[in-house]
Amino acid sequence: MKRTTIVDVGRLAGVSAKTVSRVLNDEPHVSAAVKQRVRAAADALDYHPNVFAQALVRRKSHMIGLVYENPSPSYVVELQKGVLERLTNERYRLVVIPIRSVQENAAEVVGLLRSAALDGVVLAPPASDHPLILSQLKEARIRCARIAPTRMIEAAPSNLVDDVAAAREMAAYVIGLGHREIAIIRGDPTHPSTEARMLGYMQAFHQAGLELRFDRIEPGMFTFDSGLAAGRNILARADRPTAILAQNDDMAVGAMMAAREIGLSIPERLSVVGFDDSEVSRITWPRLTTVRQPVFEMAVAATEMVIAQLEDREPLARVLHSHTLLVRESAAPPHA
Amino acid sequence: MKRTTIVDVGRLAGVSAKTVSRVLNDEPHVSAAVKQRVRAAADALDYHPNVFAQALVRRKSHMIGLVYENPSPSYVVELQKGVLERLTNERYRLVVIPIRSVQENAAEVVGLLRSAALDGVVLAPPASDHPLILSQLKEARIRCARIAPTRMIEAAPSNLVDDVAAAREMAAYVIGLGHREIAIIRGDPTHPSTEARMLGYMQAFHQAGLELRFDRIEPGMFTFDSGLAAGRNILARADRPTAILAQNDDMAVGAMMAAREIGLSIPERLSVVGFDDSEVSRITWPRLTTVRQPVFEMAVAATEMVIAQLEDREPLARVLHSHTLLVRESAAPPHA
DNA sequence: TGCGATGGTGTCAACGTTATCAGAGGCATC
DNA sequence: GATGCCTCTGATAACGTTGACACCATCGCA
Repeated sequence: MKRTTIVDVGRLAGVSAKTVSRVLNDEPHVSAAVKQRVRAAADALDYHPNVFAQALVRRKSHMIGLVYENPSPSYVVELQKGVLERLTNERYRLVVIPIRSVQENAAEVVGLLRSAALDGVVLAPPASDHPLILSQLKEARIRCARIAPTRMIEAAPSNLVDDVAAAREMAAYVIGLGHREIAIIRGDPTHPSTEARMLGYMQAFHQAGLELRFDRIEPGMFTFDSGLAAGRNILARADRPTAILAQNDDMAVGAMMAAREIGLSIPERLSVVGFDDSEVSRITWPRLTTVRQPVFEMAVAATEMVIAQLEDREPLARVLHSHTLLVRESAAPPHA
Repeated sequence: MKRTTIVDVGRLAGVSAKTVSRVLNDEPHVSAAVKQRVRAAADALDYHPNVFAQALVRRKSHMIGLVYENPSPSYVVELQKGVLERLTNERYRLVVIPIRSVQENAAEVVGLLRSAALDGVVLAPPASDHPLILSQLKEARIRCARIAPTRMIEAAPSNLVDDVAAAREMAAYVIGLGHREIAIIRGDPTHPSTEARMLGYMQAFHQAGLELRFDRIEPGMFTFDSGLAAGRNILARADRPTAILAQNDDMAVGAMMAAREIGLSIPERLSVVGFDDSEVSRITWPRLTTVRQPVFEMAVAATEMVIAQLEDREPLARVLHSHTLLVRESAAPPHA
């Protein structure tokens, strides 16, 4: 019933436990003959090191957490894929840490991470922007890297996107198509990019000399359902707009559904555009015009930043990731 | 630089380390006064127990793995949600273990799980059906529960669905609408349900006295892209079918896209149905007629089975989850 | 009054690994 | 041939917690 330990392997190979340890960890100063004997013994006994004992003495768990809230599934999947991509062929493992509401539970988040014994964490919005979480992480000496923060950029390694510019370009594109009556679906108000994207839209409106009507701004939560609800509200009004700017793709797809429900064809009678280039934007019909946010690449880069810190390399302090306007088929000039 | 340990807390509270341990683990036989003193001391020192030391001596890591391949993102998200649902307010944490190809790497999978120091794992298809993985898990004494296995049901706690019946009902429904020219998009051949669903389709064809033409069966991989490609192949043929049975939703949505590309309207000119009731099926237009597989519930139940074993309760040996035919708008009688 | 049961507390060893140090022997250098 | 510096190996002490056990005081009950 006892597990086979490093001592057993040593006994079989006729060497000390420490020597076995050296062989198994590829440390130098072991003769080739001993190396071979030890490996053979380890194989014979089907030995697997006890990671807790290792972690205890090395003070390293080889686990990296991904902290996110619960916005759109497609965003989360993209993040996870990125982290896992960087983690392939590494000893590190991914632990997912979904937080119900960062806003409400900020004080407990780091305690949770601490008790999960993570070496490092990748913080997705809105956790990436929370001062309390950042300071407590530093205090607990948990390494971190941030995705799309908007404030206190210097506080920790950050992967930045220019949300404002991206939103401005998107709005300018829609305005350039000839739309004047434009509605907006906002994202989760606790997420920092919601305001940033809003600002970008406003700048484009301003540059075009257009008025931004506050009664054309609908709240949303970055989810399909919230987009559907917002879309229904927008389209139910007498002065129906000719275009909808949604602050992410899931909500845009929801708005498209709302249009379909009342038989409004897209893009002929209504233009809808999104944000993020998440998977859903490619599988809807018409395919969604959106802004590509390199979420996958940011997750890869953030993971790299965490690993760098864990291996005592200097991580990049910040990386600016560039966005791309992806013109597909969901937006067109307004119907005459 | 030293971490605060349980001994420090004891010193401050004027009790032994063991007593601190007792208080912190809510063990009986501690006086109220001591309890309070210890808690105060722990708070004052901002003490957090070292989970590795705990895991080492208790031989328990409180980590549960979710093993899946890489089929459709929506399926994976649903699984994760289910596991996390059951894990809320538990000490256990979720570690995601994506496997590139279970088929090719089966021999290494358990080694990976073992070195991840998991207490238990939830096995999603196709890992849930792999004899080698099951036997090695047993050998390594890692508890597990299976989702939608098809073979060796007795080998480990299983969450079952009747794939054959579900597929049969779906095909019967489509045939009942009047379709006679029906194409099929198969799933990943290494997944057990692919054959099961195929069998169900065949039974329905047989019962209706219809011939199943092998040249109407296209291979797929459970992904959107494979569905798109299969759809294009199917629709490019001279004797175009009037309906497509896809073995999951992602592929069905891909097939819908293929139809759109050549201006074929759904469901008027082509009926498309899916499988799984994953999120995508609800956000496409028209909404996809599909069979609801209770993936979320199965993940919850499987996680419960794992936890039960870890807490020395007897887990349910198997649970049969029921499917539901969800008639939505993507299928209709064939055009006259 | 005596005796077992129970409550509260402490001591010590164990969990399985690696860090640290010590030491043996070989080899080149002065 | 002494000196120093490598290469290889082993003994021992951590790492921080909990399990097993011992101990004393108190209590209920015959």
